[in-house]
Amino acid sequence: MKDLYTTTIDIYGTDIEHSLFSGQSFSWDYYKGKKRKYFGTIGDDLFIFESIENTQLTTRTTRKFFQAEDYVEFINHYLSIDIDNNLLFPEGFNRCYPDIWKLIQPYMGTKILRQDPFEVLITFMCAQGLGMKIIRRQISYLAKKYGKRFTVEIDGEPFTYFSFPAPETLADASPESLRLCTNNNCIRAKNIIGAASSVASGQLDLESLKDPDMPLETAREQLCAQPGIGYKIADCILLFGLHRFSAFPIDTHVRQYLATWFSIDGALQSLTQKNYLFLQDQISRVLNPDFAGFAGHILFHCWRKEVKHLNSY
DNA sequence: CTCCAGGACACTT
DNA sequence: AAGTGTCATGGA
Repeated sequence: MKDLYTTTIDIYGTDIEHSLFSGQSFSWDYYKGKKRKYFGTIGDDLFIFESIENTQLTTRTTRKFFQAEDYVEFINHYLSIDIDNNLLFPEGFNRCYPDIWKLIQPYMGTKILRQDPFEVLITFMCAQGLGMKIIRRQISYLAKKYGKRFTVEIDGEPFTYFSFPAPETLADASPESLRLCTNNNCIRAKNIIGAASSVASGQLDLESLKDPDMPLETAREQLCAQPGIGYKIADCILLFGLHRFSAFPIDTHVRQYLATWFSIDGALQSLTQKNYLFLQDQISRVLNPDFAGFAGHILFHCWRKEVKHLNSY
């Protein structure tokens, strides 16, 4: 049994009490309300976010940090604490859209996680045309079947978790076997194997796509070269896995708020590639282009919860 | 039995 | 190049 490294991190300056973490869609409010802890894997390590008192986040992890400062730096980066949420929306947004501004206030502390690129790549390939519940189930199955199994002791009780599978592992999987994890969809299974093979072979170098000097469009084209990845999924990978906070994914929900909140003409028309790029251009005139995707995610969660009354978890 | 769920793609104009 | 129909699958 491994021991858990426990520490408390100062997260002063971040409204983390009202945070919604996405990709893995974590809401501290949700867990706090049910008196549950947030369990998340990062690589082979388990992280537990236990409590928040004032500005102190108490976490436990299986990862061994040689110095406490390293731990703080790691968590801060993962939670994108360095991003000042007050700068996400452009100056004057509150005056142009007072109603929206008021509605999104409880969501202004939302942080986008800097997650592992490969994990995000596969996760969003599973998201095509399915509901959140099934999406999350797929990821859970993938980890259980192809990830590494770990058991640690938490408060005297054994706790088992699975890491997200490595590219090589998924690349070697058979479609017939993998489809059991992809909602029985064989095409999706093949696409995932193909993407994993590209990453494993080095043909698709995810790390290189993080480079801010590489134009966003160039990075997107490289992702879209993979069968099963279109503009929307590529933008999600860029935003959540490659830390490109300017990437603005447009799905059915985003289209709805683009039309309703921002009166963008064409948002309700069919989402062709041309229209997709048009809508991105339109919203970039409203939001801060450098953080369009980050801000968009706040709008996204607010729309789903406050307007559509959907549960994201 | 329909319709939907955080799209992608092949196939016509 | 741009628009339109098809695909795939479990769950509500």
